[in-house]
Amino acid sequence: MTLTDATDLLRGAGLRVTEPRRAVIEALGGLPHASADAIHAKVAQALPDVSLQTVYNVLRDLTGSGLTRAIEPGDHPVRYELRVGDNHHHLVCTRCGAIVDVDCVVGHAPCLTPSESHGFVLDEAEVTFWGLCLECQAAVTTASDPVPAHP
Amino acid sequence: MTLTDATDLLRGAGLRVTEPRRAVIEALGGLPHASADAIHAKVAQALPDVSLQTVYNVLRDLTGSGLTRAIEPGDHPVRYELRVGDNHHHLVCTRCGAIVDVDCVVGHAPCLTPSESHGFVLDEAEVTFWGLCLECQAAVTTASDPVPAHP
DNA sequence: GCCTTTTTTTGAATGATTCAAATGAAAGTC
DNA sequence: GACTTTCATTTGAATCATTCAAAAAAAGGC
Repeated sequence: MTLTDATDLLRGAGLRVTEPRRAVIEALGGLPHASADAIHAKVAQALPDVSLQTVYNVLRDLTGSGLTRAIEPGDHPVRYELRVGDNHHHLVCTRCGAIVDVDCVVGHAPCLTPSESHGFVLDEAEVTFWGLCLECQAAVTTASDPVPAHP
Repeated sequence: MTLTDATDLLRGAGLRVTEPRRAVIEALGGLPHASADAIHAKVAQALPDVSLQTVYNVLRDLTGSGLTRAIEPGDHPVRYELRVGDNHHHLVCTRCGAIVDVDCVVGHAPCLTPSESHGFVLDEAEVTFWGLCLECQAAVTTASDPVPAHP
């Protein structure tokens, strides 16, 4: 994810090109499935004055334009990912909130359609596999361990 | 959902039988996909002294025992449903949070398995169809309407 | 009925996310 | 390149679903 890529993405979406926005996009390039807080920390390495509020604003705008996608891992903070060539799903750890991509089971979009739409106008089918990641499996068998941070 | 049913469910799960717990189960019988707040309101009709905190406690216990299931409709409050014969999915309105059941696309559990588990021990595959319900379609076309309450 | 364990209550705290007003920067125009 | 308008960012505070904690009350086994 180079500077030019981020700029082009923003231009293509009709969004103004600003340093914080480019920085957030670049951060997501290196941190797939990052929370607003994690993105803020990453962005702060290059731009220490960018506020967490700005990161929230940027993520709202990027998501509204379809450049990023929000993932809600249960009761953990929302995670964001660059919406690259779609059609993948997520493995989510119910304990620590870690997220891993998995290829689409079917292989083409839309990979699923409901048997009845009940009048809904649908725009996405989301498949989430809930489970326990390797780290948390180990932690659960051991006596009560703290929940690990997820990178 | 009769009193006896609720009692049996609790006994079967090894949970103590209390008025608030029976009331929550009965409320869920009449209100599928209800939020803690909505359940509290329903329960209060019969038992006005049951606190919202108690409803949260009960829902935590019921969900922990597998009697109910939590659904997280994006940025809306968590909804709960009685876990009846499984294998159905959800249509969720991104605007108002309304939830409708849809039959499983595949028809038998587990209806999906990921192509790779990445070491995760999985316990559930969740399929969510995101869209706009009938009411919200109408509201969006009309000039900015308030978000409707969902029953 | 008594005793222990589990629930409920009450009241306050938490924390991710959002709102609002004021300042600052981007992009189009002359 | 400066001007103007529009949009983004900052700062600080507010929201609200959900959880924590301590004390009082009820459930179930003996």
